[in-house]
Amino acid sequence: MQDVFIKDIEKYIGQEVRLKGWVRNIRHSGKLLFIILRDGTGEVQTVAFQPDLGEEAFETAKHLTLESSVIICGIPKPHPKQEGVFELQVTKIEPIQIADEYPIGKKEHGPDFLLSNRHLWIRSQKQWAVLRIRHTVYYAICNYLNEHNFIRFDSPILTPNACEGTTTLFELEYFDEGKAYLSQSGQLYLETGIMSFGRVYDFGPVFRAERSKTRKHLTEFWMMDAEAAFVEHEENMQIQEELIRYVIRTVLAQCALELQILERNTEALKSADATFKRMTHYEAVELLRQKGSDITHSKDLGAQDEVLLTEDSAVPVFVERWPKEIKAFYMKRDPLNPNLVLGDDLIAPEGFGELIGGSQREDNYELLLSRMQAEKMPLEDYQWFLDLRKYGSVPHSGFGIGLERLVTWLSGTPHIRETIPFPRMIYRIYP
RNA sequence: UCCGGAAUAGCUCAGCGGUAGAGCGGGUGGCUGUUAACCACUAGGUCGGGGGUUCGAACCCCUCUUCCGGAGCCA
Repeated sequence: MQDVFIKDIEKYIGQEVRLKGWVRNIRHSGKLLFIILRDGTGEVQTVAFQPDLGEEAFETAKHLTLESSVIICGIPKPHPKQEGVFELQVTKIEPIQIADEYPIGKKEHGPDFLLSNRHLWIRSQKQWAVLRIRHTVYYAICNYLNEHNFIRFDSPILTPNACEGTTTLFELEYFDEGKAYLSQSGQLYLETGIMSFGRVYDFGPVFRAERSKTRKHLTEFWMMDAEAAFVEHEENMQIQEELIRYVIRTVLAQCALELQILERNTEALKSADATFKRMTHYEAVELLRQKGSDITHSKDLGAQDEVLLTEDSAVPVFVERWPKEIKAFYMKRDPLNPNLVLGDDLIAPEGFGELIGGSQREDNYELLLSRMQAEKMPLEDYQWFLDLRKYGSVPHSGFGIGLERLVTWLSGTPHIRETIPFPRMIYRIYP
């Protein structure tokens, strides 16, 4: 008898097969027993009839509990009531382990309880769907970059100092070398890579010890940083746009079932795959003030501003050319206006907020040095970074994507904590 | 860190000054097509901790703890 995955079951109509999985739900009605079985690839209703199974086996099967592991043999056939759906006519049920009373019931639960049971919650249908979309987004990003001459160049997680001095870092003792920190971005290291490979990216966990407590923040999240030599501001935004649109198309093509389970509005996603809007920070502020925001030209966008800015837009919006005071030291000065830098933020529509932060980098040694001095950065820790401007400096640009932010938007998940297997937040480290 | 809110059965919640409740989940029984199945019976509680007001507190007040939502910061 052949072992098959549930997703392939319709290829075996009328032929006895063996499924291995877990009991999602169980019901019985006299001599009939319905077990909803899931195996990681999908789920299927199995139907057992007492005379087919024998009285003893039937009684045993009736006492299977939610999430018990089980091997079920049977014959796939069309569902008598549902068009295009298949079920399994059971010939044999072999329990592997009878599960204890399962904590996650069939009615709704609160977030605290679910997060405390995250190790079990991931079995639920919606969590399964979100995490499969995460998998698809991850590979889509890598595929795009691999096909566009980017080389994977992993940056270190243990670092001697901050990449951007403003945010809080997780600190630890590093033998006799003093303090070390968990990386909050691999970007500066990536800039070394482009001088060897031209285009590079990294993809891994980064850490922010900010006491952020919103639906958009995790203390540990996965970030893809890309960096490219000889790419200037305009081309940088083109790459970001192409990449995001490629990811949208891939998710729509490969995750139809997952999006359906999550009740994601796929029309909104389809219409986001069109030319992105662009505006300068100055233009964005003008527009926002018309809409009633109290933002000024020297301020960063607030959460409400990001919503206002995209409320009439089906596509993501680039905000570019920012005041240098509110952006990082490494961003290149705008040749048209020395008070601005060539940075861009990409804001997703539907109120989801920032997806990408990118910029052309300052490639002039003197300008970079003076900017670092102005920010009172410890220059001795950054000699290697400054060296890049002394040995064959070139114009270059890069950007970073928060994987979970992107997955949150694409999947339509209300909170970022569901888009990573084990979320780390300021009040939660278990499980 | 700041501003709101919540904590009652394993879970989700109702009860808001006078004997602690429901649905789900568990157990037992019934039913040959169920779809978060249904029906009957059944077990299950120091009402988050501490203090106070009151004849009487799950309920009112103070305090602590834990969590949730939002802001700022950012991806």
